[in-house]
Amino acid sequence: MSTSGQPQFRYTQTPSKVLHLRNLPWECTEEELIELCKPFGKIVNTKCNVGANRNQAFVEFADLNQAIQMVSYYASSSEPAQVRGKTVYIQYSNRHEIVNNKSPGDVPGNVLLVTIEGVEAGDVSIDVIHLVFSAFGFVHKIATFEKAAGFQALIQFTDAETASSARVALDGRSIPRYLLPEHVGSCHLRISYSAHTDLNIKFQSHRSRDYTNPYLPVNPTAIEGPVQPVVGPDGKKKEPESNVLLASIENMQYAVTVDVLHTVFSAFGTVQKIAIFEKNGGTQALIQYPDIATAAVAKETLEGHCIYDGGYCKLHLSYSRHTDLNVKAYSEKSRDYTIPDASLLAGGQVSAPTAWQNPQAGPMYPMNNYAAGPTQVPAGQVPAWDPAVQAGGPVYASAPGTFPGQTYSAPPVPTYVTAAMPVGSSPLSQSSTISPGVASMPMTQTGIQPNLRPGGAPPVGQPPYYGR
DNA sequence: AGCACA
Repeated sequence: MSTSGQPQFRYTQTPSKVLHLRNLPWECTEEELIELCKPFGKIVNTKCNVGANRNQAFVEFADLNQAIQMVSYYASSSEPAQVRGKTVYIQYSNRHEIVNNKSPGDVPGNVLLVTIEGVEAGDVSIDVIHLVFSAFGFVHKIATFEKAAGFQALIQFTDAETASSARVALDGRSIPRYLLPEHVGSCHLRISYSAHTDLNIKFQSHRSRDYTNPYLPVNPTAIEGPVQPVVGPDGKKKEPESNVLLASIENMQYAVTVDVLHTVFSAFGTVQKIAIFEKNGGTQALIQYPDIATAAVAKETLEGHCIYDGGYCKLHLSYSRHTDLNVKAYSEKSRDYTIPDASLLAGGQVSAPTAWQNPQAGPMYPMNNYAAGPTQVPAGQVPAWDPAVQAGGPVYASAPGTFPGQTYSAPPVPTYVTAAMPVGSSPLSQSSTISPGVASMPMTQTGIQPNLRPGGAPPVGQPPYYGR
């Protein structure tokens, strides 16, 4: 029902020091907004790129009279308010202050987040980006990456002022055609501020540059430039080999933790880093080895095999484009085993040591996810084919407080695997289930009560019900 | 061209 007899445009009736602007170009920046409004008074807050079309904005003056001045001026002016040639319509807002201004990308900083629309990563070289943005000041660092939003670049300037000048000048503009491959159509730049202040560039490569450090090593796998598909002898495209494997985990009925993956992939050599993440509704993991050879063996051996019996947690492996993962040293979803343990233990930030360091340690996993086993190592946490765990004895042979392969020069294969698996034998060749060194583990027979068990300890070899 | 955010 009609709530009042007011006309439809009642918003225009009540002056407010907040003005509502519409029909703005979607590229309109805060700076342009301020340019338009500041002749009328002091602006204390703005909010731009509002609405589904990002073509509305709010401006808050310090004083109500200043807002009235602006509205009155344009009400009687023969020249309408304009931004980038578009007529801007100005009214009093129905609110009297701007709240929650500034999405993170609007908070000025010295690092810009640039989204290059309508292109693929290979279309715009980092040199072109550098060229374009260097026009505004010294570009310290550039990192490029592909996300759901498209091809993006982080560009680090000396200060927020320089970054801002680049943003004002380039946001919504296009990279000149002559700098782009012919097949590229439009390529608009969408620019916001990054929350970063100093990018962590590890290598000079086709994806990232540090112009402040010419001696930074060149990433050997990245030097070749934009992903050139390697063509195998059969003429088919082959993904370039890498020391980092990308594992997609299919049919993941059970928890696959960092520890589980570490155990599985350590059978082939030192695992340096692990990261687990969700992608396209599935679970994937990146596993980093020191070298390609180790990764290759792991990939060949594990491909298509299952972590757990019964076809659960089937692994599909490919080479990642990464060569060095940047992961949190110790988190639910990632682990960096190359961090010296001293920092881990001394730091006090880490809630618990890993299981193999101290099997007697208290609960270290979210116990709501796991049925506690008879030992302090939760059943299912370490895949049950690990004979040492089954035996209930000391689980790992690593020296206390050291990480395998890190502080001592033992063979790259963890002891428990070496002992169980004859060198040269392929651990998984006999079975579709990963069970190195145990030809036929007494695992649950396929198809028997895999997981839907209310209560009770899981059968040996069976991970606990996930999601209880 | 018509009022944000969470």
